[in-house]
Formats: sequence, C-alpha cells, structure tokens
Amino acid sequence: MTADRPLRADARRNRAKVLEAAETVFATRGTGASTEEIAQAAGVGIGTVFRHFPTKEALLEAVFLSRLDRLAAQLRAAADQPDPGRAFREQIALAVDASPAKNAIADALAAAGVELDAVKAGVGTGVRDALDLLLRRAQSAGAVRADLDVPTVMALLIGASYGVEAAGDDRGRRALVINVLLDGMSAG
Amino acid sequence: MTADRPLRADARRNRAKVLEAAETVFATRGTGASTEEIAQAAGVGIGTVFRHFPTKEALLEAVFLSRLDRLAAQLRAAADQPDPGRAFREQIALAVDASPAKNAIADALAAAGVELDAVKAGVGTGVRDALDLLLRRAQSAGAVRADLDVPTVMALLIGASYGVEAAGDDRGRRALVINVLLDGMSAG
Amino acid sequence: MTADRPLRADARRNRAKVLEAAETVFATRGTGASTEEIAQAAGVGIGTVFRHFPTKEALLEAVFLSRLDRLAAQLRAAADQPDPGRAFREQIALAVDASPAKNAIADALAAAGVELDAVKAGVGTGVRDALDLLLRRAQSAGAVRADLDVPTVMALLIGASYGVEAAGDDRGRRALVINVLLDGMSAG
Amino acid sequence: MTADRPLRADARRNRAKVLEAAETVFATRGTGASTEEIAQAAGVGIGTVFRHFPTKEALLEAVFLSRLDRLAAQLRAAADQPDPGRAFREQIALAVDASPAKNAIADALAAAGVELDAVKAGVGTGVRDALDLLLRRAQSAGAVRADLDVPTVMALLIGASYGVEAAGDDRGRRALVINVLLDGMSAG
DNA sequence: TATGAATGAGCATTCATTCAT
DNA sequence: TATGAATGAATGCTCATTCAT
Repeated sequence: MTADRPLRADARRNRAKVLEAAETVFATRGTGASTEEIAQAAGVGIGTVFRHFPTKEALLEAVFLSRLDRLAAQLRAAADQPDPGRAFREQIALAVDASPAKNAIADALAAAGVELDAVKAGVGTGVRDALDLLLRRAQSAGAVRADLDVPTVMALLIGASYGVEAAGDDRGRRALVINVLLDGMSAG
Repeated sequence: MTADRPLRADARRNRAKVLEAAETVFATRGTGASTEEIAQAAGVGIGTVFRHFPTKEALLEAVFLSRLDRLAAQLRAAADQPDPGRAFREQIALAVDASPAKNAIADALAAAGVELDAVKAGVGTGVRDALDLLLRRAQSAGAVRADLDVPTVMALLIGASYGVEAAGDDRGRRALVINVLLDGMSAG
Repeated sequence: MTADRPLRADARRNRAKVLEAAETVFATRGTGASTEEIAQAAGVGIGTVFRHFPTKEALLEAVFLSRLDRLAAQLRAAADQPDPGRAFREQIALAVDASPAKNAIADALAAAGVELDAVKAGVGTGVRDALDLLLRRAQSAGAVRADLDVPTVMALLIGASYGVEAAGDDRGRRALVINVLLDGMSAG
Repeated sequence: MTADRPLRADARRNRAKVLEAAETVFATRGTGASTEEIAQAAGVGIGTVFRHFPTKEALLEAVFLSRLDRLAAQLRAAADQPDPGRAFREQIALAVDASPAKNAIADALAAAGVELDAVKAGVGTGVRDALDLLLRRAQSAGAVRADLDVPTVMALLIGASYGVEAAGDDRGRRALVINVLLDGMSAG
C-alpha cells in the first residue's frame, strides 16, 4: 500500500535539512539548543522536526551517527594509499581536527544514558572496520606500535579531539598536540 | 578584590558542605543535576546554596576550581623529587587517571560560555606554575621534549583525561592510553 | 438540506470503514485517541478521515449517532411483542447493558460544548419515537408508572448506563443496578 | 530539622486556593482545562500549582478526594437522625443533586488509568463507612431492600448523578429521576 | 478522491532564581 | 543568616487540521 516515492522526495529533503541544521546548531550553541531553534534554522515547523526524529535524543543520535558515517567513509577512502604509515598519520590528524563538535554530542548522549557503544555498533562495520584496516596496514609496515588495537586507538582519537579543543585557536598548539599523539603511537 | 569578611564559622562550614555535595552530585548525576538536588545532598536549604554561589554557573566554577586547587597542591608536592623525568611522568599519569569527572564540569562551563582559560588563570599561579616547574625540570633533565610549553601540556592533559574515560573500565587499555601520551611527550 | 450526491461506492466504503474503526478505537482507548490512530485502524490515510468528517468532533458525533440509530432500530423491533411490560423491561435492560462506551462519547461531546440535545434531535424520530411507543404501551398495560415521559426515561437510561459502568465487572452487581432501576419505574 | 509551621501557613493557604480554583475550573470548563488556567484562577504562578500537586493527575485526584471527603462528612452527620429510612432517602437525594461536576472528574481519573476504587478506598473509611452505617440502619428499619450493599449503592449514586445531569434544568424532571431511584431502592 | 507530510498552537512539566519569613 | 515557598520563562512533545502531490 505504502510505496516510497510520491512526496517522499520532499520528505527526504526536509529530513536532510533538519539533520544539517541540527548539526550546525548543536555545534554552534551546544547540545542544549532548543528543538525550536533547530526547526527555525532548518526553515521548517517544529512538528516536522519531531515527525522525522521523534525525540530530541533521537535527533542527537542521528547527528552523531551521520558524523561517524562520514568519518568512516573518509577512512575507507584512505585505505588504498601507497604508504600505510603516512595514510594512518594523515587520517588520524584529519579525524582529530574535525571532531571537536562531535564530542559534545557524544557527551550529551552519554549523559542521557544512551549506550554509546550500542549506537556505534549500529554504524556497524563503519568506523571500526575502516580503522582496523588502516591500523593493521600501518602496523605491518612497522609504522605504528604493535600493542595498539582498534578500541585503544579510538579512545586515543577521542582524547585527542578534546585535547585539540582545549588547545584553542592556536594553530601551532593544535598541531603540536596531534604531533605528540602521533609520536606516541609510532613504533620504536 | 573581593572583600573577604572572614565568614562566620557556620557559614564557612555550609559553604564547604555545599561545595562537597556539588562535587559528588555533579560527578554522579551529571552537571544537569538540579540545584535543589545539591541542596538536599548538602543538607541545607536551596536558599543557602544560592547565598554562597549566586548562580549555578558560579557553583560549577567553584567545584572546578577546587579540583584544580587540589591538583596544584599535588603537583607542587612532587616538585622536589630527585628524578625530574620520573616525577613528571608520575604526576601526569596521576592527574589523568583521577580526572574523569572533572571533564563534564569543564564542558558544562564551556557550554555556559565561561572563558575556561580565564578561570584557569584565576587559579592563578596554581596549576600553571606547579606544572611549569615540573615541566622545566623534566625538560632540563632531557626527559621531555623541548617544544612543549605549559598550555600545550594542559591541553594534552585534558585530552588524555577524556581518552582514559573513553577507554572504559579496562585497566590495561587505560594504562596504554596514558603510556602512548607519555611516550609522545618524551624526548627523542 | 445537505446535498447528498450518492457518494462513489469506494468513498462510501471508506466512510464506513472510518466510522467503524472510530467506534472501536474510541471504545477501546477512550475519546482522547488521536485521529491518526483511527486512520490507521481503518487502513486509510488521515486525510481521508478528515475528508469524511471535517472535524474530530464531527466524527465523535457521527459515532454517537450511529449508535443511537442502532438503538432506535432495536427498540422499534421490540414494539410489536405481545407483552408490553416485558418488552419495555427487556429493552431497557438491553440498552443499558450495551451502552457504557457510548457514555464516554457523550461526555466528550458535552465537554466540547456540543448541544447534545440538538444532536439527539437530529436522530429525529429515531430513539425518541421508538421509546415513546414502547413506553406508552407499557403504561397502558399498567406495567410502568404513569408519571414518566420519554425525556425522563432517557435521563434514567443515561444514568443507568453510568451506574452499570460503575458497577464494574461484577455481573451480579450490574444486574442488581438494572433491577433497581426497573423496579423504580414499574407501576405500584 | 524541618518543622511544620513558619511559612507553612502561607503554603497551606495557597494549596487550598489552588484546590478550590481547580474544583471550580474543572467543573466549569471540564477536566481538559489547562493547568495554567487553574493557576490564574487561583492567583498563583503555575510553578506553585506543580509544587503542591506534582502532576495534573494528582490535582484531579485531590479535587476528587476533597469532594468525597465532604460527602463523607455530610453522610456521617446524618447518621444519628431518628428516622433511618428518611435519613437514607434524604442523604441519597442530597448527594445526587450535588454531584454533577464530580462525574467529569471521576471520568477523567478513570481515563487516566487511575484505579478509582483504590483512590476511593484511600478516602478510607470515609464515604464507604458512612454509607454503610446509613444503609444498614435503613435496611434494619425495613426501609430499604435487603439485597443492596455499599458498592451497589455507590454505583447507583453515580448513575443517578448522571441521570440528574441528563435531566437538565427541569426541576420536576430531576426530582422524578431521584424519585424513581429511591423507589427502586425501597423495600417491598 | 486519497494520501501523508507539514504546520504550529497548546500543554504539562522543570528549574534557576527571588524573597518573605 | 538560613529556609523553602513562589515564580514564570523555557522546553520537549502532541495532535487536530491543512494542503501539495
């Protein structure tokens, strides 16, 4: 009975608009931003936000997952670069530098009692697998210490994200933070 | 700056009770915990909380600063240990492992638009100076890379706190995270 | 008054489906049930519900009237039974026992400020006339007190419906409530 | 620590104001009336309403219980009248005639899934016991049929309340409804 | 005509903050 | 100075109704 086309195009567009607006607003004003504010930023009625995301928590989660999806895609794209050590380093640096806003969202979700691991697991083979590949290759190439596994690298990534955030606007300092992390991860 | 009328003994006691309760409650239930809940935990009326801390933000700030004060004291106590490199490493590890709950508070403050740097500066010569001493000595001893300065170390500390938190309950993983950080900071 | 273009066959079918679903849903989940829920139960889109009943109130009214229609038909069918007193008693008992769900609807309508009398008048010669016939015959036969008129009997019916509802699931108690009512209405 | 006097006087007065306003507003505009409206009618802030009644449901319940309490008091006061049959009849008539607005509240509570019986039981020995006394005495005096028990009388009372309400403004008709009920309850 | 996405007014509830006692 | 009742702005969420497809 219910197909998936007619107005579905508009609906999908609205969903995307909301998601995008939410990402921006949460990043800008924090996760405490009101749903109303997001609706306005998206240019839709508040009812529309709740139609697509039945709960503020659901919206937060969706934003978080969409970020993780993008990260996974990015990591995957780097998997076939020639120099495994370099690929690893570059991706870590990129991931860390891009993530500050994600942290707040993760925090908010955690505060709401959401099982973050479960959520991440939902991304499935996403980030985890992509990272796994990058890491293994870098370790095989002798570029990264052998005692690191994916969960630990993820913890380090998260930490570095906050570290970079704490470093403020000073480009040099941010780079230094990342550099320390990479040095710590390198073999030898 | 602020006139510091010594504060009647019972008043001071109340202030301390509130601060302590706030630290516990914020750590336990998150910074979203209501002021009322803190008042109850402290065994005082809500009016008393607001008499001592005119704003929830002020209370959060006070809790954060009190933690920093304790950290400063700890760092200072380590300044005269014989082996500067070891002292540095030990203190970093200690600070990081003890800090998880602090993070949420710093986040909340940041979200509230409080200039964290300013606040930290307010601890004055506290953490900053103690850390400066430890760092310089370790660098002179050739145990820590020379391109690190205090603000960067603080950023790294903050990041490592979150990293450890993200590592979860796995003792080994937590240690590994700290280890990576220390390796990254070490000279050579 | 209202132009009654025969309504395309499928349209009529939809109208009936909605009415039926509404009756069930209102009875099951109360009159606070959302229109959306009714649409789903009827297997139609929400737009269709509103096409046939421009207002939730209108839908409620239609359900109510449809019940009254059935009641009228039932009363009419009993009009030619041989024993007028017995017919009256049986019909009263039947009407009362079947009506609990109707009460909630009548309440909701009343709460919405609908003139219930006007609505009932709309059923026209329906319940009123059928009841009139039954009552007169029973009174003529000396089975029912002479000071009762149709409006009063209707008020008693409504009251008894709620009484039975209040009696709960206890079959014996429900019967007793009806019995008291019938005794009160009987002559002598 | 917490005594029960100082500002308690004001608080109690406010609680009473809210309860009274709620009773009026619910009776006037139905139980769908907004809490805000009640706050305004009571001349207090909306927060005050929620301080005293943590939920709209709780407020509804309190209003209902307060009515039942008054009814119980009234019934109890009639217990020592000389003529038990007369006392019973008078009290039933009074209770029924005074109750219209109560019905809506009972309905709302029932709709909210509140166990009405439990609530009524909470009035404790209130209405139930007072009614029990009246009923027994009237039955002993041979004025009321012996097969009635308290729960059934309560169901009849509720039904009669609605019946009277349905009878509208016509004094004569209202009296007739009550009369039928009393006749049905009388012995012989 | 049917559909269901969009809309936004309306509601219950929370909580930081104020102030009378 | 301590208390806790009062306040009301703000928020998440629901639902009847509209309208583009």
